[in-house]
Amino acid sequence: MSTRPARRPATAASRARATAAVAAALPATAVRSNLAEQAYARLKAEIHDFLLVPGDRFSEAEIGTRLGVSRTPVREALFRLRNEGFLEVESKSGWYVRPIDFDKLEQLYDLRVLLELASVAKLCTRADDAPELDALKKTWLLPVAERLTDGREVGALDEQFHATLVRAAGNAEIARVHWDVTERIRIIRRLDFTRGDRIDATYTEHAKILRAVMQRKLDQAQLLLRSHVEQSKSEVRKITLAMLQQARAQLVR
Amino acid sequence: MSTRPARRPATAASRARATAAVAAALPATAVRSNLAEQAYARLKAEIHDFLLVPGDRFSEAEIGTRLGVSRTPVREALFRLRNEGFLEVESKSGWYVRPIDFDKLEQLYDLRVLLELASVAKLCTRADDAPELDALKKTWLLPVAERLTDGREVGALDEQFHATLVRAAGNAEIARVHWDVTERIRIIRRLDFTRGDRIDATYTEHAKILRAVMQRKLDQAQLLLRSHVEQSKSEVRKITLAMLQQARAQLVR
DNA sequence: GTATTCCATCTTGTATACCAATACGTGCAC
DNA sequence: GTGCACGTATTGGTATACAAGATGGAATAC
Repeated sequence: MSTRPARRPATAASRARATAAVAAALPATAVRSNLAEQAYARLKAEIHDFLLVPGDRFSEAEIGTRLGVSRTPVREALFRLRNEGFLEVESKSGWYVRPIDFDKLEQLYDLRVLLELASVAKLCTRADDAPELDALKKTWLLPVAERLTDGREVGALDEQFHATLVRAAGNAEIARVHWDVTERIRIIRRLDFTRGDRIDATYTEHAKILRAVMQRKLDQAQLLLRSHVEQSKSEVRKITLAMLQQARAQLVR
Repeated sequence: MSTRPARRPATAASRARATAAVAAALPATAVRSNLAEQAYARLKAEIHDFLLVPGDRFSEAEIGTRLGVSRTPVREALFRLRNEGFLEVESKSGWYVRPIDFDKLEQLYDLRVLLELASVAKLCTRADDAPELDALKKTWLLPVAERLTDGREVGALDEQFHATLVRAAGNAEIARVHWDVTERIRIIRRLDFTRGDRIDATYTEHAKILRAVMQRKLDQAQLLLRSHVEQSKSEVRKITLAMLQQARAQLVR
């Protein structure tokens, strides 16, 4: 089996969708005065939003026209996304979005668990609560009535919950690596927040973990955290399988 | 205190040294037909060899002339090195080698310990020895008389020892992160192999760790590994302190 | 002597044009 | 259907140009 994805050019429709969505998201990223940086952020967002789907092929000129910039900043953005594992280039042929590698995702989940367990261990040996945890308490220790229900919002908060736990443990390099992992699993992790019961579960599990950490119950906190992430991992696997079948169906049609 | 390093342009002497050393090292890296890739490898080697020292400032054109390529591949290499934390750019002003951040290095060492301990744990739960360990046995379980003594060689072997342990544990993503850490601490880790007694210690400690893993003595293996790396960490700290004072003395002179 | 201002120069960020090498699709011959 | 030739698209790299802004030093003011 070739590693080369099937030729599937981005459709005019997907391109239109992409342009519209990016225009809406632009104000948030446009603060940086750097065209390459903007192109990078926009392309990454398009990948995470499935506007650029794995296997899509495109050329540098195409992206340049669509984003309204020249090849120079586009190439810079593309190379960066390639180094981060999102894109791949074939010389003299073109660029494409890397296919989802489920083995790699599982390994990233395991790395994530490792980093988060170590962080919790660090937090549980502290005398006082890390100040970073205050924001988490406000977000996750809420009456059920005040919980958010929008999957997208809760998904972003979920990322922040785990990233904050790691950051609070005090090792900035571990936090950086953990954030890289977060960005690389985001594309499928988001699918986990399309179901209401998973959102509820996220709230109750985060609350339990937080309380265990606050009470310095290390073993319990680690057990809860591990099963929380493993659950997400296996849920994601199921959802992604369905997604794959759907994608295949569309191709066959 | 400003984060901006003092202006210290690369001297003509250091540039000459760099060019010569790189020419010698070129055959190893020139296999890749990509100018940007070559530039990247050469610049990274120069940084690791202290031919480009932290604080050195330079321009894209300067590098291009020195390496004999145009700005395009140079910029690609520089941006990649920036993303990896080796360089920094100031708009309209120039590039410089990032100063050594000792706190960050200590955090990287802690991350390294974390990853290696987890890998050893994985290895100790396997029934059979991972095949990757065979090469390690050949290299480290040697009669004293057959040991290598060149610090540079042993340093490279040391990197391989730890990287192989992690790779053998089977998680390629963890191995990738661990290798990134290796590359980022290389600049000071090398200083640890300038002393004969540290080279000897490396041999005996690696042998002990390897034997513990082969006998599935997890606790012992982890204890040995942790103290081995921590030793390296503290040794490096001492050596680097001396190095700093020397660098400061040169500045004051 | 010291502080300030001004100006020439340098550097990045970006655009543009151009070229070589090559991958690819298409149509044609068979 | 199969193989082949050819035109086209695409990356990788070079060169050039220019705007905006940083820098450093000279000239000036005090």
